Amino acid sequence: MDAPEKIPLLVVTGPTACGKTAQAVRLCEFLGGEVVSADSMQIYSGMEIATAKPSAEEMRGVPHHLLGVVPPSEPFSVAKYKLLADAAIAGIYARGKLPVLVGGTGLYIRAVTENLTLAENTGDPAQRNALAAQYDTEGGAAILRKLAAEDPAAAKIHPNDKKRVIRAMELHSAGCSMTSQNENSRRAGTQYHCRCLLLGMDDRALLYARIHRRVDAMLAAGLLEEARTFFLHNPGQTAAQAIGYKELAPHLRGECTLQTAADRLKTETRRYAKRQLTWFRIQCPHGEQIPAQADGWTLDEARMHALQKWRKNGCD
RNA sequence: GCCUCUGUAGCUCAGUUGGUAGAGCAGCGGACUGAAAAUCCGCGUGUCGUUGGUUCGAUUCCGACCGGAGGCA
Repeated sequence: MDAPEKIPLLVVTGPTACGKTAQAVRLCEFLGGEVVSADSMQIYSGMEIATAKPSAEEMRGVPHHLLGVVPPSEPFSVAKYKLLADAAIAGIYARGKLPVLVGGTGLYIRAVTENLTLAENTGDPAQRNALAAQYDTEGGAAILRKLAAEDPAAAKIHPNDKKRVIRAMELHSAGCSMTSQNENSRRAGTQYHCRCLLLGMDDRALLYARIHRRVDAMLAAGLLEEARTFFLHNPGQTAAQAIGYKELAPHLRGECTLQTAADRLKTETRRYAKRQLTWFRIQCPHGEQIPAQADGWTLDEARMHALQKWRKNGCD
């Protein structure tokens, strides 16, 4: 009996502004691939400038999946992403193309590469609000103490981490524990044969310089106007968490200068990149780090050909 | 030119009645299983402007000098 065939999956990831898009498009052109976006904000429609969504010109005819497929007004989650990504990857593979997972949202990438099973939805916004109120009155420490005996995974949550405490409460009230959820999610085993490329890991000064340049470019491209329009139509949605909108909001309300807001935006983008670096460094120990060139992270010819060989040999 | 204020962490500033100093922000490190561009945890990184003096000991007191701000001319 042959083992079930594993689907090859090339992953291209790294912190924001490291040049993932350009390298992924090059790879797809060279290897016959299609891009599956792994980005929690590019998944939303609109928001082109703020999320640095690749333009038609940047895509150079390479098909891209999961860009702008959800309206910003709609709640979204890793679980939904995982289903969409699996479907997109399966379709690409069926067409004889190489699926290339590209993006900076570590949790989304993990859900796919580790094939986490996140099946049934538990919890709705109203319930979440009620649990948040309970958190505020009882305090995280007291709540966690009650959960701890039956749920070692929940016991490890920090009491101040409101979001995760609420999530543990949500699971508990659904008759499930965070511990069993974690265990059940891993039972399937991965159906992918992954190879992971990491960009932007080795030169923080260069990364930060690229971030600053990109923020300036976004502002020049009309980010402020995009933010104004966004808030007009999407008050208080998840998508409003996007870096680029929430930092500009104080200026749009007349509370600070554009300069101050722009500096804040650069700072927040740097901090985001730093969190991503921590995640990838710890979570992707087997990733191939692409070394920095003078102006960015470009795959050299030798690596391109090595990847081509890998693809031709059945990705082993 | 004279007078006053001022100089402490990358930035904005506290403080030490003389025993080599601490907040916020930035920065750095970490966590992460259904909001993840989110959420949370940890860590001061310093010639206390320079140089003399007083003192057991000076970032602190005194003088000079240098830099900054204001006032009078």
